[in-house]
Amino acid sequence: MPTYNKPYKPFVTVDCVVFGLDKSADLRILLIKRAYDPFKNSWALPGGFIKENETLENAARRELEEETGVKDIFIEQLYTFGEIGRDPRGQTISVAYYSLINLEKHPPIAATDASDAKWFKIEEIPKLAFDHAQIFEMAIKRLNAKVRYQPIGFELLTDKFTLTELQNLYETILGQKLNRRNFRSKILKMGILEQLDRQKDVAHRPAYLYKFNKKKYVELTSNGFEFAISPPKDWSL
Amino acid sequence: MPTYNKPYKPFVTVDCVVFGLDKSADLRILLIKRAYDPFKNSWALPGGFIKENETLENAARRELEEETGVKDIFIEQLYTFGEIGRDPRGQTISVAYYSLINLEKHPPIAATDASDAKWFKIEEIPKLAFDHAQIFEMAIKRLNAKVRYQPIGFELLTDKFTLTELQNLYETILGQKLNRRNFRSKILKMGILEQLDRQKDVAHRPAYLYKFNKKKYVELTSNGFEFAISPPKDWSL
DNA sequence: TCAAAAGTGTTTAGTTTACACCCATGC
DNA sequence: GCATGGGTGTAAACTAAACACTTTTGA
Repeated sequence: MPTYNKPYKPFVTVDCVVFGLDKSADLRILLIKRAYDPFKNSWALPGGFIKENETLENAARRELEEETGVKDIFIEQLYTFGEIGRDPRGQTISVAYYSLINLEKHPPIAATDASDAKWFKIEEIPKLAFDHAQIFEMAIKRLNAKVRYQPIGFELLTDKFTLTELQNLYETILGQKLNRRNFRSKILKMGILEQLDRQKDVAHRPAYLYKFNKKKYVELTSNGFEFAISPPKDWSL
Repeated sequence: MPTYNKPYKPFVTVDCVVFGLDKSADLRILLIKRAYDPFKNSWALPGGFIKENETLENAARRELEEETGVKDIFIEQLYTFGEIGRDPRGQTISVAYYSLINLEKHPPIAATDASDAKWFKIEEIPKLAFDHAQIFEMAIKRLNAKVRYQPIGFELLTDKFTLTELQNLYETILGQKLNRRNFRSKILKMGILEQLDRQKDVAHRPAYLYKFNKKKYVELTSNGFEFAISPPKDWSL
């Protein structure tokens, strides 16, 4: 006799850890204030129950848009959480996604499900609902590891950026100062950046703007090139 | 009004991709022959529905033991699959785990749920039930990436092993021949192996046996050491 | 004595690191 | 003209790569 005749079903939710970078190169995360119990008025990751005939990724994108207005972004699965007791409503599996967006391009607006949505500096995150603090921890660890081996950092910047902006981004995510000359020569030698015109109207020597050449990156990668920004010992100060 | 009043619930299953290494350093994977519909008599990854008040990892361990007799092993979450239509019984989320075990120590025995369990060479995998082929693809990719940066390969070997066995393991997983002298000096220089006595009763010069010194590894890691077996260009032949 | 695998050292090439001064612009 | 961030080259230290012969054992 099949043991799966009437299988038990838990709840299934998705949660999104959305990272953004503000003008002063601070890393931020998008949180919503819960409108309903449980954890009413607590801050939480955007997310919610999946619907019938909805894929996990679609559910993540839908919840994110419903709760924060953010859409059309890079997202990637992070991990699935299923500890007993993590949700007071009953056994709940949560599939977490993380996402990197350019904060300027996506000002969040509080929408129907949530009473409020806000970008928090990662050093100033309030107490979170459910086990969302744990999910966040995992996301930041993953971001840190991933940024070294894949050029996902570019998602956080505007289309055109200066090398200093790029360096600030890496310093923020890696939590570590990098040497300017070494950073520049390393990243330029890769040949995945395209130089554009210079900055305008700045009160100092204008920097060249660059854009990420994705096509070139894909091409190089298929020829064995491996992206790596890894301060092996310390590129310190 | 809460939108999560009566949330929809999909099925939730776990599936396990279990890798093992046989005497001749072939990489193998543990499959079961399904005893019931759907996909009755097809080969599939060991797995099944989670139970009430069971964590995901516990479900994976339980199903694996029930179906194959394999237990007490290293397992790690791989990815969660939720495409629509991946299971004919209805919408089903599957949380996949992968696992590395020493094949000698764990001869699989077919247990209650499955009619049969068998180790397949990874080049000779039959057509699999559900989307298990896709799950397997993901697992092998992950294994390949992971083995370069974490010393998980040791899970596949017996407690004592020769450097040649270790090298064969890496060559198998990386799908690439490595230079013997460079491999040896690199791995020994790390200082995470402990030299033991020599092999006995072999018809050639007996090799030293080594064991992995996990304590030392943890200690070194916390001091910034990073394990890496990465043939940067080619350590070929 | 033969077959089979173990073991080893050095040179070369490439990469990473560390480091300090001049440049272009707006105010 | 001064404050601000942009831009650059090189030498030294390290790491990776390539390479071939001798050793030990059982049969």
